[in-house]
Amino acid sequence: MDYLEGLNPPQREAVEHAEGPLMIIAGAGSGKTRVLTYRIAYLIKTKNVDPFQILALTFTNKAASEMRHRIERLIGLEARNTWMGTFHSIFAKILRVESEKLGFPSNFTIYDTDDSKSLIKSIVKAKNLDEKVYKPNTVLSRISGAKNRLISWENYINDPYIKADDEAAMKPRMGEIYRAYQKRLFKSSAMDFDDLLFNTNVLFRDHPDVLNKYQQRFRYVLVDEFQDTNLSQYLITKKLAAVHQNICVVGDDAQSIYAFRGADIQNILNFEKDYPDLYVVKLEQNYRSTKNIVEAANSIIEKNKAQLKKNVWTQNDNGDLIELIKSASDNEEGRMVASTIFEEKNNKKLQNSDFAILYRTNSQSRALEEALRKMNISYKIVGGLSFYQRKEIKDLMAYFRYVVNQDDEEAFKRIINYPKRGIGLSSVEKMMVAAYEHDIPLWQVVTNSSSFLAGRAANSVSDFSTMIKSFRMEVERKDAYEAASTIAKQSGLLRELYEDKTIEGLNRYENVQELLNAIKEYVDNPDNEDKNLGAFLQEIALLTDNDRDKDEMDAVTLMTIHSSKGLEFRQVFVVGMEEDLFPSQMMMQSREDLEEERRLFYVASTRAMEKLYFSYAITRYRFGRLLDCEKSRFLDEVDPNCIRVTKRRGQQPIGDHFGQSNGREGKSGFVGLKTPSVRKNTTAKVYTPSPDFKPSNTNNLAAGMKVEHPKFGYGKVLKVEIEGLNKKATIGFDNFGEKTLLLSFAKLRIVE
DNA sequence: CTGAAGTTTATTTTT
DNA sequence: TAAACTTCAG
Repeated sequence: MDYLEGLNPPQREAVEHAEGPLMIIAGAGSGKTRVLTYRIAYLIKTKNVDPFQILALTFTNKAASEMRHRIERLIGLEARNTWMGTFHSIFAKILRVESEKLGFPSNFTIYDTDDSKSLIKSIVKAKNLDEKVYKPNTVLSRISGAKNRLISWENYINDPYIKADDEAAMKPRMGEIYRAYQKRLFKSSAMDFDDLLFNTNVLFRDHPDVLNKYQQRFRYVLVDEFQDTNLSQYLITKKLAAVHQNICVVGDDAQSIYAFRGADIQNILNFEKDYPDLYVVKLEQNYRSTKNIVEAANSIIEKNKAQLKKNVWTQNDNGDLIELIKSASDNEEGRMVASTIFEEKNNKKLQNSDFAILYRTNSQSRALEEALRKMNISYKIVGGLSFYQRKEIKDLMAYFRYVVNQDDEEAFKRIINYPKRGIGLSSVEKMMVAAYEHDIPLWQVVTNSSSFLAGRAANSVSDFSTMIKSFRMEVERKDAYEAASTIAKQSGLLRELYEDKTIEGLNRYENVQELLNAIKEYVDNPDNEDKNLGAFLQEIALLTDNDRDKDEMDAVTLMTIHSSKGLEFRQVFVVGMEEDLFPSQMMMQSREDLEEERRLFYVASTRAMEKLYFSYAITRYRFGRLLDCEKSRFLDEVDPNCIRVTKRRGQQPIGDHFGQSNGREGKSGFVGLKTPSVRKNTTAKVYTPSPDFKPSNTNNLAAGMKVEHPKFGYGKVLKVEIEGLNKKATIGFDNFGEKTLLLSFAKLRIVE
C-alpha cells in the first residue's frame, strides 16, 4: 500500500519528512489526524522503523486510542507496539518504573483534583489560615501554574518576585502552603497531575542514564495538539528528542484553548528558535466544512492579534447560511434547538448522531436535556460530572486505593468512617496529629490505635485495620475483580447503597455494579498482563469520562466546546451566545483571555460540516435566579454575509414565559426582577482599588506608563526587563515606593 | 458521634 | 439550583 496516495502536496510533505525536526501547522479540518496516522504508518512500513521506537503524545486518551485504531486499520496489529497516549499516562507509566529514583514507591497513588483540593483545605485549616482567602481552587491553580513552569516549592519560596506578587495579592503564605502540600503528597506516596510531568522533568534532569535510556528507546517523537502543551511538557519532549532530533509537532495556534491550564502558545513560537533547521508545513485546505462555515470561522479568528499567518480555505460548496436563533429564555432555547433538530431530521433524513449541541459551561445542559427528553430525542452528554467523580465510585475507589497504598491520606479520610463505624472527625484528627507528631506513617497509628485513642474509637479503628489487612491479602491472592467484589461487599459499602431504595440510591448501586463490571472486563481482557487490583487502579487513574465506552446508540451529542475539540458533526448548535456566559465573565480580565474565548468560539464553529447555528436567550437561569442577558459580542464579529436570522418556528411569543410553567420556573411572580449585584467590600487594609478594577494585558507594558495595582494603588512604570521566562517590571508607586513585580502574576491596570 | 435542619456559596474549561 | 457546609439537639 502506498501511504502517500490521496494526500495533497503539503500533507504529503509532512508525511515524507521523516527525519529531523518538523512542525505542522494544521488548520481546522485540514486532515491533521490523517497526516499523523499516515506518517506513523509510513515510518513503520516504508522506512522500516521499529514501532517500539515511536512515541506519539496526545492530549486526550480518546485521541490516542482513535489514532491507534486508525493506524491499526492501515498497517494491522503491528500498530499496537507504538507508544501512544497522553503525556500524563505515558509518563506515569515511566515514573512507575523509575519511581524509587525519586524516593517514591512504584505503587504511588495519583491524586485527582478533588484529592488535591481536599488536601489543600486540610493544610489551610491546620495552619489556621483564613479559608476565605486561601480557597482550595485558588491555591491549587497557583501551585499548578508554578509546577507547569517547573518552579519547585523551594524556588517558589526563594523567589523575591513571586513573594512580592503573593504579598500584593494578600496571600503571603502561598509558598508555605505549596511546601506543605508537596510534603504531604510525598508522605501519602502520591503525585498530583502536575507532579507526573514535573517529576518526569526531575527524573530526566537528575538521572542522565535514565534519560539516555528513553532517548534511545524513542527515536521518533510526535506531539499532537502542540498548542496545548505547557512548558513542563515541552521540556520533556525536547529532552527526549535531543539525541535523534526526530521531533514532529502538530498544532494550530488558533485552536489553543487551554492557556488557563498552563498551555503556552509560545511553545509554537519558540519552536523555531530551539530547532534552527526546523521544517515547517502548513495544512490550510479544509475538507470538513462548507465555504460559508469556513469563511465565518475565518472572520471570527481574524479579530485576534496574537496568531500565526494562515489561510484556511475549502473547495466545498457554499452550503447553507449560519442560522441565528433568538429565544426568550434558556428553556425556550432548549425547545427551539430540540424542535429544529426534529425538523431537520425529518427533512434531510439525518440521524441523531449527526447533531451536536455545544455550550460554554456544563450547567447549561439542563434546559437542553429537558427539551430533548420532551421531544423524545435521545441524547448523550460527554464530560460533565464524570463517572469517576461520583461519590459512590470515589468511595469504592478510595477503598481500593487504600488497600494498595496505606500512605494514601485522602483515601483514608474518605473510607475511615464510611460506611459509619463510629469513628468521628475528632478521632481521625487525633490519629493524623499523632502520625505527624511522632513522624510515623499513619498506618502505624491505625494498627496501634489503642496507644492513641480511647476505648470505643480505638476498637473501631482496630476492626478497621484488621479489615484492611484482610483486603490486602485478598488483593495479593486474587485477581482484581474478585478482590474488588470482596472489598465492596465486606466493607459494607454495597449493603449501604443497596438499602437506599430512592431513585438516586438505586442509581448509585448500579454505578458501583458498573465499576465492578469494568474491572471484570479489565481482568478478562487478554491484553492486560497484570491482573491485580493495583494494576487496574493505575490503568484507570488517568481516565476521564470521555474515555469510557458509551453505548453506541444513535444520539445527539451534548458537550462543552472544550471537549468538542477534534470532533466533527454535520450540524452543530452553539448555544448560550450571551455576554458574560460566552465570552465568560471570568475570562474578561485581559486581552489574552478574550482572545482565548474567541479561539474557543472558533473551535466551536469549525466543528460543523454542513450547518451551523448560533443561539442566544434574553433571559437565563443562573445561580438559581432569572437574569437578563445580552447577546454576545462575538455574534457581531461574524461576517454578516454568512448569517441569517431564523424565523421563529411555531414557538410562543416572547414574554409569555411568565405564565408558562414546565414545573421549574416561576415560584414567585417576580421573575424578571433584576438584582443588582452588590460587591462585598473586602476590608481593604492599604488601598481600595476602583470598584471596576480590571487588570489589563501587560504584554506591551513599557517604561513611562501609568498603572494601577489592587494593593499599591497608582504608580509609574520605571523599567520592564526580561528575566529567564518571566517579565518583570519596576514600578514607582505614589504611596508605596518602588516595587518590582512579576508580570505573569501581578494584576495591573494600565491607566495611560 | 450522628442526623436533621438551616445556611452559604458557586458555576469555566480538563489531564 | 444543588451541593457543601455549619449548627444544634439527642
